[in-house]
Amino acid sequence: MKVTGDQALVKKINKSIVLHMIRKHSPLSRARVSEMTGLNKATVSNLVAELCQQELVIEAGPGESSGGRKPLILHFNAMAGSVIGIELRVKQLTAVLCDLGGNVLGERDYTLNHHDLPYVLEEIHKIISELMAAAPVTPYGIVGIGVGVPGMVDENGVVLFAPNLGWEMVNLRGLLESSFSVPVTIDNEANAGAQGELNFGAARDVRHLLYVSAGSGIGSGIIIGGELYKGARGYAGETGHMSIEADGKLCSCGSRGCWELYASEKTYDHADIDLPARTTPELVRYASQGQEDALRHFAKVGEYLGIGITNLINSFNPEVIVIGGALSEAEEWLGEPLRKVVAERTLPYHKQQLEITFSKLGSRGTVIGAGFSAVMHFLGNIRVTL
Amino acid sequence: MKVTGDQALVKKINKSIVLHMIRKHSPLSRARVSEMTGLNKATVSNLVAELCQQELVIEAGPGESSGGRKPLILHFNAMAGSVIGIELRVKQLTAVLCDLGGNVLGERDYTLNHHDLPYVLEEIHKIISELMAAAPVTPYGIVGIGVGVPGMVDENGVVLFAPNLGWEMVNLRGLLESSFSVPVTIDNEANAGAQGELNFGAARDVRHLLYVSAGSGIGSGIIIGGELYKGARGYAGETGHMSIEADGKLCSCGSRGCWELYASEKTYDHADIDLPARTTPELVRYASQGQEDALRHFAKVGEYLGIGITNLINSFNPEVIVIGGALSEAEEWLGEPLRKVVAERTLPYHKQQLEITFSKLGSRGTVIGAGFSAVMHFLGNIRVTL
DNA sequence: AAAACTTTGTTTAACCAATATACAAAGTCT
DNA sequence: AGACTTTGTATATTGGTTAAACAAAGTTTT
Repeated sequence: MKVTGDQALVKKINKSIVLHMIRKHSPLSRARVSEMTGLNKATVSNLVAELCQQELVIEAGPGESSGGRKPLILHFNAMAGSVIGIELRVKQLTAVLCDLGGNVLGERDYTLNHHDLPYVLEEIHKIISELMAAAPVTPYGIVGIGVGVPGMVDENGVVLFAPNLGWEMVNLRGLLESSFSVPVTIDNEANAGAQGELNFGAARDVRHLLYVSAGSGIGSGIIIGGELYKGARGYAGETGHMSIEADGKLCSCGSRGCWELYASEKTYDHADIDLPARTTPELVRYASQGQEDALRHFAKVGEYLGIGITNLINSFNPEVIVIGGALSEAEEWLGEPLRKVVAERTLPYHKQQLEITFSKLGSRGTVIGAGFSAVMHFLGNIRVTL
Repeated sequence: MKVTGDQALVKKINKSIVLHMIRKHSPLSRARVSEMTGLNKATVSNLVAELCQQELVIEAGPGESSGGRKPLILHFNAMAGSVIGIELRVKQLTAVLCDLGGNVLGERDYTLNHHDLPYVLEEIHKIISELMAAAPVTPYGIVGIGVGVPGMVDENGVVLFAPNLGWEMVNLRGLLESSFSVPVTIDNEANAGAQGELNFGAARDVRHLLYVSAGSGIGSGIIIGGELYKGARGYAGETGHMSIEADGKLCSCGSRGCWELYASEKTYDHADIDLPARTTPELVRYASQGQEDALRHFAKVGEYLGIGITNLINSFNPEVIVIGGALSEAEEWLGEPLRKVVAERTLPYHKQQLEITFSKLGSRGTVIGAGFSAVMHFLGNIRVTL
């Protein structure tokens, strides 16, 4: 959004800078904040005083002196409020209660039997209510709910299309906000996962991150310059339907040779391949026992993951690639073929500073990331671009 | 870049808002600017006074009254300075002299015999010097030089890799700036083209644009929210090396099945196809005479263009797609197969508001866009994001 | 044609946030 | 004990936006 400038804006900008500096780098003294931000000491003092009054920052007594007066240590008050992060999956509904620092305070897990909107909504209501009841008493209480959804989401929190749920044009944010009277953020599942790994997982403070969520389909979360890149209308990263075989298998989307037909759990559905099981956890068990078919299949999936990832590298050139989603459990067998294909297919230039890792937060990355979206919505984040 | 806020910043922001409002929507009165920006009338008056003194805005006498005092009409002063836009192609060097409004004041065209850096630099020097000599006398003179290059460019104007020129790590900006003592902007050729079409061509003021430049290779310029999306380090859009056939033809980049092997002028290089000629202009001539091989080949290229474009639609979902580059001359024969493939392969959801057109500026889109980059660099464009 | 109303643009005073500077407080080092 | 350092606060200044009043120059109504 484009805004005009006045003094209130200046204050907002600087307060936001100070708050997030403390949030990310605490413990910190006022003097250090002044140095790091470039803001005047007096300005920092004023803003910190306000943040303390708002209970977003707390003073934790004196720290170590380095040859002068002892600094007063400031902390971000992660317990000023809490958020609920939710991940909606095909067969499962997971939710966590987090503080503002992303620390998990409580967790719930439901099984979903089908995807009728009223039923799913009821389950979401239940899981939220339970966690709300379990929330600690804090100055701000529950400050937001963040939901990660397997599908395209627009900037208004409307689920435009979620093929695996059979949803179309569901105003999820509206529905939940009117029920709970709390700000709700809806994110694509891959975007939520990317935020989780960026802030609390395998890719902390990386500037340019590509998070590939491989599960029942494939979606990507793209972080550019430390910020989530949502694209035109909030749904960049629908990479599962990138065609990697122009005349390949027919996909439900109408196209042919879509990436996710070759590199996701969708590969299990073909009747013509030999597999000892048709779910990732089971296949992982077989693979760890050395079962040939499972090993071969994971190797193949790894290669195809590498082909799609190469395409994305050519478009986005990230510093780090994190692979998440259900298939990340098979890291042991996917990793090598994947890296090999990427090494073969990318320009030498790309190889220099490219790290490919698997999710560190595992299945919790998405819920935590979804919750973090709600945290950021509560705290705000205003920036100036030259 | 992240900056802290103070009053100087506020002024910069507001002045930038006022300037670009007048640039885009003149003629305009101070009162209208105040309404449209939300800034106070006094603020607008002050800023306009400064802009007039800087000769970036000129007062053009009274306009029509609508029941009160006549407004004083303001114009953006496109003749406050001029820029040089350059396009570097494999066999050609094109340059234009533009005013700040993108109006072409002069034009030059050189043929390039090879791509040795010293030689090309010398030719660039010559073409710039000629146009500089032809520049009209303006308050600011030549305020910048913008160059469009067929390759990856980083944020410092270094050409990282330009396969068709055989260049690697060429600090083009540094070289030109030290010669001419004028700010130089270096852009990928597709990004320059996208800017040209966005501001002066087929996609004026579109919010989300995908510009596909199909010539000796393929590159894409991506406009998100009205602004060029440069990606992580300035080279998003290297889409020519997106693999659309996992086990397809071997590409010079090391990968297989790269899009540009199937949908650019590179297709002419295969000895095993029957073609009456091996350059686009010649093939266009044959096609217009109904030559079978030429027609068949363009149809095939159109289909493959459609396949890659579908992949990009799935990732970026633009409102408008503009196809530029040398191959856009073959619009007549590419258009139908391309649109057909896209219609078949995209989700129904995408088809609603998607327009596919060919470049309106033709070969001049890129030079004009490159020049426009220099204009924007001169005028500045500061924004606040919430 | 005079009076009333409208619209445009400027002037004035008030406000407010950041800043430089001085200063107070609380430590370390010699 | 005295000199120096570092932290954090108080004070006066600066400079930009703003609301409100005002001046200027129209049109519309009576």
